[in-house]
Amino acid sequence: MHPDPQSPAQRIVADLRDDIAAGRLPAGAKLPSVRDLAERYDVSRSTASKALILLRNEGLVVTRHGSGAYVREAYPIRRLGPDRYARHRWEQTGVEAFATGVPGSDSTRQQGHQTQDVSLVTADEPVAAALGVEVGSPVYERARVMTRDGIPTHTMTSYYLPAHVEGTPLVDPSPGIAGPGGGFRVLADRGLPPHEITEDIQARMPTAEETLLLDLPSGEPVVEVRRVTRTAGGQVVEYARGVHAASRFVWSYTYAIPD
Amino acid sequence: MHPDPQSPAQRIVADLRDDIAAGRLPAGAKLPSVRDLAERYDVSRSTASKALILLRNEGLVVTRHGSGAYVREAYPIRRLGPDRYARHRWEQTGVEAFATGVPGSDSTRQQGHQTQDVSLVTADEPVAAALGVEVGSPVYERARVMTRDGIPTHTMTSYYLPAHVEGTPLVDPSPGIAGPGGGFRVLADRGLPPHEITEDIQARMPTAEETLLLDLPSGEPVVEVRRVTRTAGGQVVEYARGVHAASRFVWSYTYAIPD
DNA sequence: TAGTGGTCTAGACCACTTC
DNA sequence: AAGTGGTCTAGACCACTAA
Repeated sequence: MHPDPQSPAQRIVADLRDDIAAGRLPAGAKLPSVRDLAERYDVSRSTASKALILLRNEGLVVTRHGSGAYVREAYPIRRLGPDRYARHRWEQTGVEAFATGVPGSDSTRQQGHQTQDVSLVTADEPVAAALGVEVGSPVYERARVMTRDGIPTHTMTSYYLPAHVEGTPLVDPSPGIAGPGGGFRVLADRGLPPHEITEDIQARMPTAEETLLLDLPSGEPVVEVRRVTRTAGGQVVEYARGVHAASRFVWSYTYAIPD
Repeated sequence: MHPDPQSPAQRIVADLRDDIAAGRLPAGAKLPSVRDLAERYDVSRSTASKALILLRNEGLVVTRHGSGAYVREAYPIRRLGPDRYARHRWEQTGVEAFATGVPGSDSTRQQGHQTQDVSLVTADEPVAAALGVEVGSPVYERARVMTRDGIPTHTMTSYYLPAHVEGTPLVDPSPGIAGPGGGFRVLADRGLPPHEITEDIQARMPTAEETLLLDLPSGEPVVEVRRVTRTAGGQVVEYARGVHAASRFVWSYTYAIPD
């Protein structure tokens, strides 16, 4: 595989990796320039540049074109557990329950925000299977991109049966409905209160599209979450797919050991 | 970022990606050689080679040095849910319960296997915090590498308090103890039956070490799982860390929506 | 404007696989 | 021996950033 146990590029990578691990290059610190490295290690600029690419692919370094390469900052990590779906977050009586995240309350806006895009689409295979309809059946798609401090963190796209949401504010996209939990609230109002959730979690590298949409640094994996929401009667009322920038989330589950 | 909306390398990547998505290049199919691509697209070999590297980093392609580049085969994906810890899998009366995975029963050996390495170490910060001891305290470490069909799939390293496992077969490493579930069984025998689990799940790119250990293809992320196991009384009896090749697993959790 | 990372070339050489 | 991917060089040029 390698001409040497330590090829020139690998030597640079190893050295810089050590510097980062030892704290000699703390988070945010600027790395030596490509031309610097090339001279120091007596290699071509291409080789020095490749070393940075390798570090970037490991997620240790981010490069800013025209500016330099920097040790990657650790983002605050959000912990996702069942609590984020808790009933008290969406089961409220007033219409004002939807006011969270609405334009106007600037404090909440700067923290987290989401776009929303509702349309009637035809069900693909996973959606059809989850909602129990034929492939190609019409379903409502509610696509959102969540941002935090102006930076996109994840997408979440929900699918509903038309019979469940037709005529509700969910499919009549007004700005007020965009608040988190709005979906569950609407289903509950329709007599279909969500009761049980199954989440499937899987990590992979992003598609080219996702890299653009989430503005992912090269070498950042994504976590795909697929969620099926059911009523107490076992009726499926929502299927959702989300794609999360991996470095910003940890999922946490607590459960009793089954028999 | 790009000299062109579509740089030469990106054009090759896009074309090959389309061929793969459309099934013109099915899983396992051999891609055109670097020299082929260079000639077809009228680019240098370096550029054609870079295109393959990009596809590899996306996880779409694997390269075999000296042989060629191939569309990556989809591995069978194992679904991990709470059931894998189910009581009936480890709560048995005979000592022969440990026989699973023991040398001799070849059918089970070829499916899945694990190495084991037990030693007394000093607790680092996360281990100490989880087990409720001081950093630097002695704890038993039980490190395993799991393989499937001869290919490593994940590591799992458990930590125990010496008072809980001293004198048990867990820390007297004999071949027979290596069966999965052996740890829970031993704790139960000691009067500390596991009852509740908290799992934290996070994805990231592998370290250089993990890439070697798990024989990861370039561009494959890993999922790190941290597990805390408690008795019905809330006493922590095990802390474990695992690193999984992301493409081989999906985690699945079902739970009632909390209030 | 000077310095930075990113891409590309044309060619050399190496390591590995396959026949 | 022929064909493959992998690495590297020396240099060119481009695009972006910051003073």
